[in-house]
Amino acid sequence: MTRKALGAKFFERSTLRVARELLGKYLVRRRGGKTRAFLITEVEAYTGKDDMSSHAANGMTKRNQAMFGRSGHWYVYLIYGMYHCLNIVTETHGTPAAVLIRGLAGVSGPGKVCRELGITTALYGKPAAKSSGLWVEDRASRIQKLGFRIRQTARINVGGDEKAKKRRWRFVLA
DNA sequence: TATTGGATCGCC
DNA sequence: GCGATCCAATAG
Repeated sequence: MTRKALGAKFFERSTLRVARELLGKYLVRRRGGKTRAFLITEVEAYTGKDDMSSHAANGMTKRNQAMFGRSGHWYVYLIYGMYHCLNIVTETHGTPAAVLIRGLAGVSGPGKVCRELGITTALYGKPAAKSSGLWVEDRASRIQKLGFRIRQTARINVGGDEKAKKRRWRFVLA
């Protein structure tokens, strides 16, 4: 069975919708001749100037420019000097938005996701496609999908104003 | 040019 | 609770 990477059509939509629908999809990593697939279990949505918890809250900077770029590309950044965080860009080109991949089945936490899959800023701005070695597939069976239950909470450890902190833009597969 | 602090993790 | 450890962002 041929498996296809989800492309621009999937990611160039409302960030909240993409975030929710990423749960139950698979993050696939190919490196060193080996391919591994992980069920996505936890994500968070971030947008632009309307979202004070977002890196893009104050416009474009060197770090966040990928968030303004084409959807379906990776936004990776270094946090606390030692961990990387992986995001997939959403919305139309020019509209800053992304979904943070916070957890996978068996891998809990955004820093650990990147450590486990060997993700660094080398993937910054690269497409979610087989060509980059990191992409997303819809592998779940119909039966599995019927069993998915989604929990929605406030985002973890974010800054910004109270309004942004209160938004329940974290999605977790129960 | 200098200072600050973060979408984290693991150990105390 | 707190230190590790880097560098982008911001202030000056």
